[in-house]
Amino acid sequence: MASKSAPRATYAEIAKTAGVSEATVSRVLNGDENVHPDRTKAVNAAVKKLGYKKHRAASALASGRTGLIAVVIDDDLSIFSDPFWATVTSGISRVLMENELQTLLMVTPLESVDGPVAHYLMGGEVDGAIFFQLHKDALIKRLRKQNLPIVITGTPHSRSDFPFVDTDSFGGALAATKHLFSRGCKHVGIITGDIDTTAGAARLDGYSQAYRESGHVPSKKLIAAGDWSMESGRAAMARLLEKGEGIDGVFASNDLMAVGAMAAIEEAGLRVPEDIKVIGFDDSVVAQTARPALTSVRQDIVALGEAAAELMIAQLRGEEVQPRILKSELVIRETA
Amino acid sequence: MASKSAPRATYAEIAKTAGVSEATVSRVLNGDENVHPDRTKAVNAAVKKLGYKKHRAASALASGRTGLIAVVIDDDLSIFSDPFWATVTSGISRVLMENELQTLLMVTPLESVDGPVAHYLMGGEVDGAIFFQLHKDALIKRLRKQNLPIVITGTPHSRSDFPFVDTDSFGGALAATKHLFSRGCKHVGIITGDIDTTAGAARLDGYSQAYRESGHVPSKKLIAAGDWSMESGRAAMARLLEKGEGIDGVFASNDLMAVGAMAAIEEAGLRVPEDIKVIGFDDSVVAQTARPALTSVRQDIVALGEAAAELMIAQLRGEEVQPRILKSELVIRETA
DNA sequence: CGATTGCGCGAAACCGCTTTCACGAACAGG
DNA sequence: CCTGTTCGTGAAAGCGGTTTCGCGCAATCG
Repeated sequence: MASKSAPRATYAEIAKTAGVSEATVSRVLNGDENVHPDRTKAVNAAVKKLGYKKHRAASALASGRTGLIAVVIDDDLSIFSDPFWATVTSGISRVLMENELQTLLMVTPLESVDGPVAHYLMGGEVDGAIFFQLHKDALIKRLRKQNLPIVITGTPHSRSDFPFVDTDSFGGALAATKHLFSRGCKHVGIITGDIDTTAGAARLDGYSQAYRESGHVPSKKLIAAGDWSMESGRAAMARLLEKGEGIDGVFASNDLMAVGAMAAIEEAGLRVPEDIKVIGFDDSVVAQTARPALTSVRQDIVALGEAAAELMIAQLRGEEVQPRILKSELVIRETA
Repeated sequence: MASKSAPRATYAEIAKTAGVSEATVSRVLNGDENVHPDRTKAVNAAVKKLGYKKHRAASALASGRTGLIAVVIDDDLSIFSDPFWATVTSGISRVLMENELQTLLMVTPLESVDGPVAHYLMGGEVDGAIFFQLHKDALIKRLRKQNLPIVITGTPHSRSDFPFVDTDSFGGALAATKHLFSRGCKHVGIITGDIDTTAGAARLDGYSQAYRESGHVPSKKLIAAGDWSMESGRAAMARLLEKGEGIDGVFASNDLMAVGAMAAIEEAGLRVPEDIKVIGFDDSVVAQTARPALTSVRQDIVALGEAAAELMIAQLRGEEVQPRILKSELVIRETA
């Protein structure tokens, strides 16, 4: 129950000291063009003099616009082990703030997204919503039908026309795999992420494409499935080694699995990068702390968040928006 | 400009279908005791039947309570390398949501905290604010003077009476150092974090206390300063080794520096844990991915966030609150 | 048994901003 | 010189809850 000490200024006072009506004050403060310059100046002067700050709730009530953008994040995944979303969110928040919008954080288990969260989002409590991948497309469709501006961070599952932003997983995997070939690897394996996710599939596609473009012959024995976790990377690598295809390079679909793979390689008595070269994806802290330091595909995560926010703002302005795919970049360290 | 399709129910309709006045509807919905059970039932029935959901903006305007809690985070530090705050925030968000409060995320450079952010917070746009350590106490004092409920995550610099939540850095460092002694180490060093931070100082204190409690003799040569970064850990360890005190154990004030220290030890041709045992602090992903896996002091980070939220809620209820220090726990892996 | 107290409830004012509507002035066209 | 527009502006009606105020009635008191 914070009792305000400074009795906040209102339109009434501004109107009086500027010698205009409240309606005009509103027009000036909302950028209406059709106001005489003199009055505009008067209003602005009064605003400054009184240290006026618009009352959000009142504004929201009257206009129906809350100035709030929800960022919806699934809480059982990634969050606790991956700084990824935090970084994206910071990018989002910055851009939104610059545009006078606030970031409303909703960390929620996926199941309840359909319940309370959906209810909340559809209740007009926010002006738009930014989802982190993995959210059910069904809900998102419903929201769009309500005309709620939506942006998806990461590629949506279904090939719908949702506005989304994503890193170029395909291109990153392609570059990583090619790099391994160029370093002299003959038998390059891949440890995939969850293939049901778009990112997992795209990274596998990039790997395959690299094989196609090189003169090398791919073998199904060089493909092992992981689930993004370190442990799954270790297990997948162990399988790859067992198959005895003479593997001498491996692209892991994320850094965690790459680190797992490195552990498996060492356990098998082999050396990285002398015997087997390794490349990860994400360029997370883990890539930097690993020994030897992990070569990895970097995505500009902050930029991803900024792009998401920009797409949202464009929609708020009523513009048509296109999905945005951000370039990724290979960061070469010691493992390849 | 989302045009709502379902023309949201209002008090007017509820009042009509329940056969009471709007005032009574409000009373029921806000938990006023002095309403006849029959009417309460009638109102609740009407609410359910109409699928009513309170309009936040309207409620905020009339009551002065926004239902929004700001989480203020400094953006140049930690965020990009440490999942720590993300995890805390998820804990905060969950608890707040359960209490019908929303999390407003403000990621901002420290300097601008005094400007726009302060302005925003003092403008009554939020019901309370949770800060992540490192924020200037001056601002926070001003906010408290305004009666804005505040919680600090991490220990505040000055010894004021701010409500805060923190992990028991002292106890964790104490336990870690003692553990090293119990493993047979005779000369245990410490790599400190930034000593100007409360956490950095407390961890050093814990280390010193362990020395005092054991029969061992401390030496200033066993203390090396770091700044929380991996590189600083590596450099500090190198210095420690040079001094030739026969160091055989080291407590690093966070995991990143511990990993750096391990690298330095290896570079010196020594082995972990055979020659030198290492313990970190935080139990982050890095501790798990390191090889050998890093023994570390775990803080329950989600719990930290939950505690912060609970402290906030208590204040909102007008209760007096005490700082909360959460126990830490030693997770023993391979390095000690 | 009249006077007092307390409880449950509705009427209505109000929170601060937005937006519609209509009006007067300035201007263009005939 | 008289209509038809256009443009800038103010009055006022909301937006959807919350809260104060006072009324009627039943319980309590002297």
